[in-house]
Amino acid sequence: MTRAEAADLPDDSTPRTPERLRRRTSRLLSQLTLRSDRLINDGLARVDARKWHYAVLASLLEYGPASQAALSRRTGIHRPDMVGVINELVARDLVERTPDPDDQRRNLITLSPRGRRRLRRLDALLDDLHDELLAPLAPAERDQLVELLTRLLDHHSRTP
Amino acid sequence: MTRAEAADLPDDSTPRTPERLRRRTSRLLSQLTLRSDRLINDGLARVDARKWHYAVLASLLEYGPASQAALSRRTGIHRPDMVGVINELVARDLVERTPDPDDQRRNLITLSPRGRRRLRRLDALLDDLHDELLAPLAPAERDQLVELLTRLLDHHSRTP
DNA sequence: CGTATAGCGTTAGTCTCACTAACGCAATGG
DNA sequence: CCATTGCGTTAGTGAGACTAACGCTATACG
Repeated sequence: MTRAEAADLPDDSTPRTPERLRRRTSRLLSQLTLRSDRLINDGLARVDARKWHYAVLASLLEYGPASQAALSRRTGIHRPDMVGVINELVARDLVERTPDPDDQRRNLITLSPRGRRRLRRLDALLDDLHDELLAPLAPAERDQLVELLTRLLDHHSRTP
Repeated sequence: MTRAEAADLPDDSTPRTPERLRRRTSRLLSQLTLRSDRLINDGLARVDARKWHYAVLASLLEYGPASQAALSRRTGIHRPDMVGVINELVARDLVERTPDPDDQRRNLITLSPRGRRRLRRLDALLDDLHDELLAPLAPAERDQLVELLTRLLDHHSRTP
């Protein structure tokens, strides 16, 4: 009840987000993802990489050479966008693009030795960046978050 | 070891995402947010609303009439984009835009009775949509998710 | 066999978002 | 009184997800 004058002004210096908004999971997700994406993209940009590079390189290491369409399906990158991503990777000598002898419609994308080294580098960098992203959480909490998010994503991927 | 022929083909019919990718929190976040945003936006679009409408209406109900700049700060909507949002709300009679008598630079945005009803409607709709979004999670897990996300968002909002 | 269907890589273009720059104007503080 | 700051507004940028359509090739089917 004291300081009535100050109470007149809405607390605009610290413009609190309405509770309704703060609590909505969808908003938490999009706000946090905005910051997460920025963190990851900036970090990768500093070493002339993009997250799509990582996705493709990881996919190639784990499953071996593949067509652009298969990579597209595995990474979630759309087929039209994959063209540009592969171009960038080829330009950096991280990947080779050769016609598939067994199917002339396809290009076979192969991981180069340099690409393999690059992937290791990016993995280390991403570990650091995620440490920064998840800084406020204890290890067990990080696992829990991953588990919850995975369950949700799986659910909404099965039934689009 | 049986069915050696089938083993030759990479399992392309179910194009598994590489483990490295699946585990990365940043990827889980952006993939899930993509789906979450789609769910929410589509749901709101069906009643001719957008999530910014909700944010502004909620902010007005909770803190009373405010300038566009204040609303911008509270909701996270950028000032240039706020102009259009208010225009849409005015066009739908959910909000009134009047010059602030105390400060001629400002417009005072006021919630209309119709806007108040609209907010209740949107709140109910969002409850349903979030039920769909969080379907695979038990109530306690939903709370836990909200708690973890809030901690992360707070951390990355304090220190941009 | 031959023809329809489907998959491939690619080009082009759309739409939505978050964001920046800069303007004319009004208020405030040294 | 003038410099600075804040306001609403217009315009425009850049990235990301996505669609349409094309020419080509492989496969399935009648």
